[in-house]
Amino acid sequence: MPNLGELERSVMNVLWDAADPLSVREVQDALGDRDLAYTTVMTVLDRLGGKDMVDRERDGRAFRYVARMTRDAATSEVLHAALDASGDRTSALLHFARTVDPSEAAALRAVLAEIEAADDSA
Amino acid sequence: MPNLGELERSVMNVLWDAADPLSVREVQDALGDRDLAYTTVMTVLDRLGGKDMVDRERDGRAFRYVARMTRDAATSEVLHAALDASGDRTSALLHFARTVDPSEAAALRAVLAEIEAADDSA
DNA sequence: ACCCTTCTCCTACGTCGCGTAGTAGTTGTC
DNA sequence: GACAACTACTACGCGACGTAGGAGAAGGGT
Repeated sequence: MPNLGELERSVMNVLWDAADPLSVREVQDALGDRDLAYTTVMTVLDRLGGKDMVDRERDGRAFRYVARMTRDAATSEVLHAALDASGDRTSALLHFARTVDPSEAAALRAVLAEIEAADDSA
Repeated sequence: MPNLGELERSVMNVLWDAADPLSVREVQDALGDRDLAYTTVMTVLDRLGGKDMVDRERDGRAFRYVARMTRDAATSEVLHAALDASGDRTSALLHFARTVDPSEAAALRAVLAEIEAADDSA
């Protein structure tokens, strides 16, 4: 996932919060506090399409836009990319693990144990 | 940590690989394959200073530059920032955990167990 | 004492990403 | 057929970044 600008990220958040495909107008409305021109929202949606972040499907005269991946998947890609950029994924990851807060560490242990169990049974 | 450009990142990698503070000239030499002007390297080092990525200390007439944090710590900061940007840190983190490869998962389990043990004994 | 080399500081320029939006053209609806 | 909504294309300003030049200070050799 390429890096997103601030508005681009806001738009993605709108799409992620919606689950269903949204029209430009609906995205614009959801961004109500910013009072953006219709075309501004279109441009951003278009650029997000260029970055493969959203798909669009025709709905009568208009298009509806939908996120291509979930919010968590997108974040996960960013994490993987950061690790790759670091040169030594494992080393960076271990440092990171030591800096997560206890509740996050506990959640991580749980999910890692779950994966391990699934692997063993396979 | 602010986002770094490509050259900025290369310079950081040189500093991280060096451990000891380096002069502009030494950084330039380490970037030998790119054949950059001395002042280009200086500018980048200067900008990295503005981003609090490097410190400099005087060494006679010249300055020597050193990374303010380790490579792993810097990567870790990026990971935390990405999680914060995601809105739901834990959810994103759990998704991520399910996508790391088995050897990384094992390493993570080990370090998380270590932390847990340390916490228990405290 | 003077010039050359080496550094630093300041300034600059081109490009690109992104926020922002206008205009023109198309198409469905009444 | 006219109006409203929608899309496509184009554009502009700004800030980040890669890149570098010129001016000025300062040490070293002869």
